[in-house]
Amino acid sequence: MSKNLVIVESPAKAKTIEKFLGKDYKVMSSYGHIRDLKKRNISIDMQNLEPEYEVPTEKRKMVDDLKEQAEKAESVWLASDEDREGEAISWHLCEVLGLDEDKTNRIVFHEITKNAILEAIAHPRRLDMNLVNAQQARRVLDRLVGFKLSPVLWKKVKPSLSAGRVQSVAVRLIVEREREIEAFAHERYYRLNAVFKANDNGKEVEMKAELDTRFKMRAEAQDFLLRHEYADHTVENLVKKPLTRMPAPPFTTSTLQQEAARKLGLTVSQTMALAQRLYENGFITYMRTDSVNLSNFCKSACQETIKKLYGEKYSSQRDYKTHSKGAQEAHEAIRPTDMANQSIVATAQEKRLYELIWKRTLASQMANAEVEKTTITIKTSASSHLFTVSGETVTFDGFLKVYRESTDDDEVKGKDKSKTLPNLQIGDELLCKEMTSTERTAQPPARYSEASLVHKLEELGIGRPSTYAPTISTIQQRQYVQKGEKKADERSYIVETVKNGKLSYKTKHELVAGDKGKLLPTDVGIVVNDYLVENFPVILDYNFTANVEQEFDSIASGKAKWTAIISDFYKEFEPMVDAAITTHTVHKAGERVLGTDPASGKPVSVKIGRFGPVAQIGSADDEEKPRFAHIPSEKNLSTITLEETLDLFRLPRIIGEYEGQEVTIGTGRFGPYVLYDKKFTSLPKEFDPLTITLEEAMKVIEDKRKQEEQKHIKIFDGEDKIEILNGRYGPYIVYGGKNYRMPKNLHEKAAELTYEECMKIVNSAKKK
DNA sequence: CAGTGAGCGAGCTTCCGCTTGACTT
Repeated sequence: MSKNLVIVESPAKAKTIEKFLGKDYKVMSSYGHIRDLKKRNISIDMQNLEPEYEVPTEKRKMVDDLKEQAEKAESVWLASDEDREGEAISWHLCEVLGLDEDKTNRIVFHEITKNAILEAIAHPRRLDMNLVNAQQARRVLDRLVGFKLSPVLWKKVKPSLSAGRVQSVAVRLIVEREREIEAFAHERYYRLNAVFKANDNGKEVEMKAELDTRFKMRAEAQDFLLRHEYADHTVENLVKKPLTRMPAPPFTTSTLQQEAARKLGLTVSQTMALAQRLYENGFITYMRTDSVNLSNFCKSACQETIKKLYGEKYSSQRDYKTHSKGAQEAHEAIRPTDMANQSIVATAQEKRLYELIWKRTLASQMANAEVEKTTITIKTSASSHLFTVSGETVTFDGFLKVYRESTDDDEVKGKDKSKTLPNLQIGDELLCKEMTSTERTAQPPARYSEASLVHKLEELGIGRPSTYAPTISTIQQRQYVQKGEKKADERSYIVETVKNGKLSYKTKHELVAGDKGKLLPTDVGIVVNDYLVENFPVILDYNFTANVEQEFDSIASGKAKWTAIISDFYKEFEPMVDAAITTHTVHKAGERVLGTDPASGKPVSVKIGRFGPVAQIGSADDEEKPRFAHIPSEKNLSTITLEETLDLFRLPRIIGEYEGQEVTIGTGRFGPYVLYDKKFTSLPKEFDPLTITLEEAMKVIEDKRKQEEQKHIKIFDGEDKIEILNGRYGPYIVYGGKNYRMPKNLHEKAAELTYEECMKIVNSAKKK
């Protein structure tokens, strides 16, 4: 039996540490928090500010195991992370396992190396109750905000909605960005470029320069072109400036999510799932971290690798400091556990993510890149305007040999960056080959992607590495925001050219503002946000988290009592909730009356209904029931017109008869459908339910019939009925109401399978 | 899984931050 029990948060960490400590130590894991506020109800006694904690059922067995081992051990070492949450985990462990707080050892380390662990064991301390209380304040505040605001939404907007300190601000960012884009003035301007011929060491080369001024009017630009083509153009100035580029710091959770999105096209949660696998297999350090710090062990491994691969002069050991608000730095940065592994044996995606981490880590310890930037200024005899052209040449690549950080608008910028300019002298005469004016439109700010939203939240100090991915999922699950399908608009623009004294123009086309995969607010999201911002401005303030974090800090440093902070907050918060609940507005949040229905003379209105945005003719207190129609997601609750709304009531409609049966067109939960012979078929996107003809509808039905016929490959009827069906992913087996995957190599021969062969597949799947 | 939405009223929903499994055609 082991004399010592060490408890850490993560099982993967426990395994590693046990190796370092030898047989006198048993290392177990708490799997994060072991106790939380009771799931239902607020579970905070507001009189005495007493939280009601419980061990959730799914953790009982694990906690019992811990308790058993703790009772057997001579001493227990609490080694949860060194931050607010970690300290609280240790305290809950004391409480639940019945440990004496004054005698139990609390140890911390920031890197998982033998030295760091032994050092920690040599310097145990006691629990820091101030830090624990700061966590209790955080937990209680979040529960109060979440469990008081959500029910207000159930009443005023729609059941099952949610609000919280983090998610509601995330939604606000997206709603406000969309408004900025709507309100953006797409101002036109004209950009002027000239193509000059120059003599580069006896060779004639061309060089494109841009004018230092942009014109608002096309006529101004035309006038400029005509007056300047034949002017004298001379190199006025030529400046060479050395620039230094520095590598980006090692990955944190947030920067990993952003780079993996830009470079590998992964969603935030895909990145985290892959990183988790890499961590569990021992390839990388912990993936939920806000620290940019690397252990000395890693830094010297980097030096060794860099010297071996690229030579001494590429190496430059450095330390990074975090700039993000509220960082707690309980772990290292995300890095490979062994820099000698340039690549690993794993799935293709895991490999790509690993290599990204390896490169970023290595680059962070490499020399700066040296760049020479040349700017040439060209004057003209026809006016005082100047043309400029600049180019960059890399004189020493340094870390760029390994890694270059990408930016959100990489496709747009960056193509001209590394161009080399001709060798010119001040005073050189240049000949103008042609001059163009290109029509441009000012670009609105970009919509948020998952990753850029994480970046913004981190900047505001809202949310933690462990919650970025879940928060992004929550606001999509609640249908406050949606991944956009806004197609790129095609826009035409004019390029006007003067050549040999003659003006000519071409109309060109480009695709703009294609926002596939970007986050767009839904009607529900907009209504909920506007309601919360109006009624709970304090909570929705972008600085709310930063402000309360300061209070938590004062609790952690012993300068304030957590119960006093929370009761002060509640004194301000409770009246806001009461006011919102008791204000009896006749309308629900976001409701709009659009006008009168000409047919019935009744009012037409739109609102968020129980199942989403809905249009209504008539009111609830009429004798007759009001009529309802679902508003499709392409229409906005805030902008839909009376005419568009009345159109929604033209469904369902009977469009004719086919083989003696009625054909009905309607729209339901899953969009427009055609109903025939008691069967529903979804209408493909190209059809408008209001204009579809009987012939078109019948073709849709016939297509569905054909598909149905192909669906059944084989049926073994009888007591143990087995079906082989054709699905989206190829053939599969249905048996006893369950689906079973068919091995790929059998797909071709699916129709020839025997009953016994099918049972074999079913049984082998069951064993697993 | 598809014509949902009155009113009546019971009973349900919900937060953030720490951790992984158990699920999958």
